[in-house]
Amino acid sequence: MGRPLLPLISVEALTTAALELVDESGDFSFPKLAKKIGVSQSSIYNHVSGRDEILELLRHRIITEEPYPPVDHSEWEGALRVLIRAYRDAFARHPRLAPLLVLQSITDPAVIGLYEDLALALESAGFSGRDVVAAISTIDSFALGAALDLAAPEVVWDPPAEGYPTLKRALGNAGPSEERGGHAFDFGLDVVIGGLRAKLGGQETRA
Amino acid sequence: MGRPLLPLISVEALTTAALELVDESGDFSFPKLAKKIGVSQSSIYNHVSGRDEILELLRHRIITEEPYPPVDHSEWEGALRVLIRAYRDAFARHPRLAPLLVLQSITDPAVIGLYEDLALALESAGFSGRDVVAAISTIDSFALGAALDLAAPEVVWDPPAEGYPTLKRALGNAGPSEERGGHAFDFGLDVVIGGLRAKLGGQETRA
DNA sequence: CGACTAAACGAAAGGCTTTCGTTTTAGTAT
DNA sequence: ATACTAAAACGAAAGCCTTTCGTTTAGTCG
Repeated sequence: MGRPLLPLISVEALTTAALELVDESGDFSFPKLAKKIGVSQSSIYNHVSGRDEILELLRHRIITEEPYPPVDHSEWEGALRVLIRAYRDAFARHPRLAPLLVLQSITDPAVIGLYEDLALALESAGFSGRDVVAAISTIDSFALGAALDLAAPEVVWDPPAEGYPTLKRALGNAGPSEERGGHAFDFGLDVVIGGLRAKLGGQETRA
Repeated sequence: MGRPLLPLISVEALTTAALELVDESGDFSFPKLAKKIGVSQSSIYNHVSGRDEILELLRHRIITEEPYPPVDHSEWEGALRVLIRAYRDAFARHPRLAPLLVLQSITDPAVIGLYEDLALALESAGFSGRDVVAAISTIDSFALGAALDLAAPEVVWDPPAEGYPTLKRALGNAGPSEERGGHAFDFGLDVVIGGLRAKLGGQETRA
């Protein structure tokens, strides 16, 4: 075929197609991506370096497709709530993407910017030294876990027929899975914020 | 070759070999598994139903290889600390397994038993109704996130050369990655326990 | 006009999981 | 003992996947 008059592939179109595949099927592959755009697999490598770059493009896309409002750093609790919720909502819109990003280094500037805002909020709250990274890790674990929960199979815990009465009762009280995820996130967000506040209370004047 | 006088494969040996491969390379495959045991790929299917079953066997193995001490349900904070730490330590011994288990339903009775203990501890703390599952989810997110952190690339956040001063300063204070992970887990465990205590309204026993 | 780059293509290498049919052995029932 | 069934090995192959390579054609800059 040779080079076409107008490019058939763009990074934008590639990202859009890959995200649609992930939303539909939980994954994407070069054969399916190529078929969706109407080109051959190998042509894709003229625009991106490989699978990992597409994954990082997807991370950028979901974070930036719905920008979070400017954070007010004079109120650290509110700031943290906005940031954590923005992160979680990005994955809530595309739950099946979360498992694919777990192993990747985060390099996208827009996403790094979100972590910069997190670090600022934590410093303004009063954390310093290595506690800042520890707090970021805690928040990150919680947000990522909540995102993974949205992608998890409908039954995360599948106890055997006999025994485990307390867990089964708790699961019975949980309600439908969508509502369960929402409530669990709100609950967990309160726990994390409250726990951070308690940490500050206990060590107010420490350097 | 036909059926051998003594079986060449056992579920135990399969699990051990798969875990070694995961520890060494971050994944396992049927060809590598077969080569390690000295059999052919297809023979493995005479002992397990497929890849997913092996993953669940691995989950069982790492949780049971170092049993946690009996929990004292009269002290919910201590009980939770023991359980969460047991979960995290299991993955700390095999960090690269965590990403592989993210998508799987949990069916193994020993692991379900750990969640039963979690549910008991939370009820004895005073949680009820759907808050029990919400609290389990929060704890699960945190523990899984901490486990994933151990498997993450040495640089989780890789900011561009320009900008992001607060995040970069925080990362500079974090110290070597192994110590960072340990401190972040201790910090996060305090946050989660403290946040749960705050949710209860502070009417429980004082520390 | 010539050289170089960009962007498409097909083919192929080398991975992976799983299925299928075949062969040999073990256990069991008549 | 003889047959029958189940267990456990094998090789081959189907059907996925990512990535590389060489080839072809179109645009661009001297």
